[in-house]
Amino acid sequence: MEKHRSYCPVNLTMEVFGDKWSLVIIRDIMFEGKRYFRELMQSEEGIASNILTDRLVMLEQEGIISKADDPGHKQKNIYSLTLKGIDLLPIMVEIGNWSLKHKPVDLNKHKHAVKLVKGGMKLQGEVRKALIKDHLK
Amino acid sequence: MEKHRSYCPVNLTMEVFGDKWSLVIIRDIMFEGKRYFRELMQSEEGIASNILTDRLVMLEQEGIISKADDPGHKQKNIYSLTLKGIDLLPIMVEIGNWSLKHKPVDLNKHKHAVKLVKGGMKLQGEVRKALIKDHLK
DNA sequence: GCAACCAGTTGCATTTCGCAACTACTGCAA
DNA sequence: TTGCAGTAGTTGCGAAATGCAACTGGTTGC
Repeated sequence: MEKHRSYCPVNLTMEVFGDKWSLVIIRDIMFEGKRYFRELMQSEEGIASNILTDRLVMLEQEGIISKADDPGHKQKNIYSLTLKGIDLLPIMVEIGNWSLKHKPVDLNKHKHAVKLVKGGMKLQGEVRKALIKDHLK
Repeated sequence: MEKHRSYCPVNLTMEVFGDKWSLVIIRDIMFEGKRYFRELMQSEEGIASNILTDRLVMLEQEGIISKADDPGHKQKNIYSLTLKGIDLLPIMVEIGNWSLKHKPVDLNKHKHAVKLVKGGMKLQGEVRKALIKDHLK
């Protein structure tokens, strides 16, 4: 059996993110600072726990996030972005850009998205640095 | 019933493109110059005709593509990108960028993707101009 | 000890997806 | 005018994904 439908960049990306939840989870880890299962459960959109479990497993297998024990709480897991995950930042920014232009975004609720889109490469670089600091080892 | 799960830019975008095919179809229209149903059927990944129909209807309702009669053939439809669709170009480029770095892209088959990613803003601007010329009105 | 919290798991109904076959119409050539 | 290839889909149905609610087994704090 074949591993991929094709080896086109767009297709390979959609094989990973071609569902309604994966990128929303990445958003919460990347921009909302969420690092625990329970935090991710409280997404604005209301994800179900089994779907969240599935996606976290998939994203970890893809090497986009990593999972570690919380030293202060045996049962808690900390989810972090890998470099591969952090590298999704430019895609997120362009999605924000497109969405702000063409979709009915709630500007009051998502001021940080507006800021990031308007902030240009300089702000994006700063955000990237902060993510590397918080998520990589 | 609510129209959207939330009015976050990422979520609004995933409500449209959160499936395995929509962006692959856009890719074929945008980069492969495909404009007819039959051409789109021959995607490398092998889309089924009913899925293609569904997605084309959805993308048209979303205002991302438009559908027009072929003047030379009563039964043929020409699919074009709208400005909203053309504005997906930066997202495509960033997806290419990420994929080239982190996924097993077939570099020989997708040289034009490499070129577009390496070409920077200048080439992207040229491609955008060409798309506007070919697809709008 | 015990209630609240933690990360899931399970079962089941609903929805979506995907494949193969089929339809209805058009243009072309004999 | 008749057949045939080409056009954009539609239909039926089994498989997979999704969503909801309840449940599990362990941990932490009081």
